[in-house]
Amino acid sequence: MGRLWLTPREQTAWRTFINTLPELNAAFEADIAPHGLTMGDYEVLVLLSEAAGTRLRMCDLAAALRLSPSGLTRRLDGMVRNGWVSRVACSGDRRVMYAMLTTQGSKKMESAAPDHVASVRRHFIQPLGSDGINQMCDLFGAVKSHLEESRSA
Amino acid sequence: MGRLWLTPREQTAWRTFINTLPELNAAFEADIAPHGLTMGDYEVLVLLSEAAGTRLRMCDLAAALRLSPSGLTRRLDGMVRNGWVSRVACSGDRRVMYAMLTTQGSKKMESAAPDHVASVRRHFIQPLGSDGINQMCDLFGAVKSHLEESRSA
DNA sequence: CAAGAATAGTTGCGAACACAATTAAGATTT
DNA sequence: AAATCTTAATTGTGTTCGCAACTATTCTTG
Repeated sequence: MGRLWLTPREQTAWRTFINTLPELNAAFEADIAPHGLTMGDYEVLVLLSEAAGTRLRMCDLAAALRLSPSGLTRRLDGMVRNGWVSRVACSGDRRVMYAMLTTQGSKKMESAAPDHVASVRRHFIQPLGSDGINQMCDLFGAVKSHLEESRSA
Repeated sequence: MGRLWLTPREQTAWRTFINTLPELNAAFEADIAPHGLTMGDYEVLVLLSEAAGTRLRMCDLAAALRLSPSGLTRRLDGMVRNGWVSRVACSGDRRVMYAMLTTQGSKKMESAAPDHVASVRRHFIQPLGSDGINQMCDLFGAVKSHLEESRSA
């Protein structure tokens, strides 16, 4: 249980996992880059497109992206310059700024999404196979809920 | 096969996976931070400690870390300042600089390693369970070899 | 309702890193 | 052996992002 080192099998699982992640990430970045997007930009577009009124408060968006407030401010700066997002003041609470998807941003998302989905299929879903999909749900579900328990403890 | 969207099951697998990663990463960073290390620093120490003569050529180290040459130069700058690593010229090839673990760096690694292993156990190995370990080997082995095939094609 | 606490967002600053250009040294070709 | 190509590392520059400080608003509490 509380062994000091990992067993060979555990080592393999761990090292395969952490060695694969950066390459997987690079593959997704490379596949979305032809659209002039980073994965970070794309995530913003997805979240806004799914939100009511295609807008989110900065603080909610930052939390969803796990980005610091200042990090989000600057990411949005770029996306506003590109015309994909606009800043909209909130009439009810004047501290709040909404990040809102523009028509251009919406079009950009719709043109990029099929390629991104194909990318996820090709690099992630297909290699797993249908059994692997189910296993992946269970495995990372377990890791995630364990993390959440740790945090609340 | 070449469907446009993901099935609900695939969505769950994918979203659980990408939502868990940043939190898992943050947990490892938080656990190593009390040693005054980032995970990046720790990876350097591990690679050097496993290398023959506790030293590696800059270019080999950069490749192993998937870091650009300049990125490694600057990461080592910090580690040299901290006394964990020293730069050693190579007599056989005077273009080459070795990054070499110092005694201090070796001690730092040995003091941090048990905590890091415990961290990996707690956040990754334990939640998976022993079946999960084997599944993880297979799943990421498949993803990784698929990525390698893509690259060579 | 006035004073302090909490919340939302931006800005200054610094750390980490990638890309391009540069320097230096080996390897190859003729 | 000279010219060229390749490899190794560093430095200049720009981007991205976090932390701390600041401003502006709203909420809370005596």
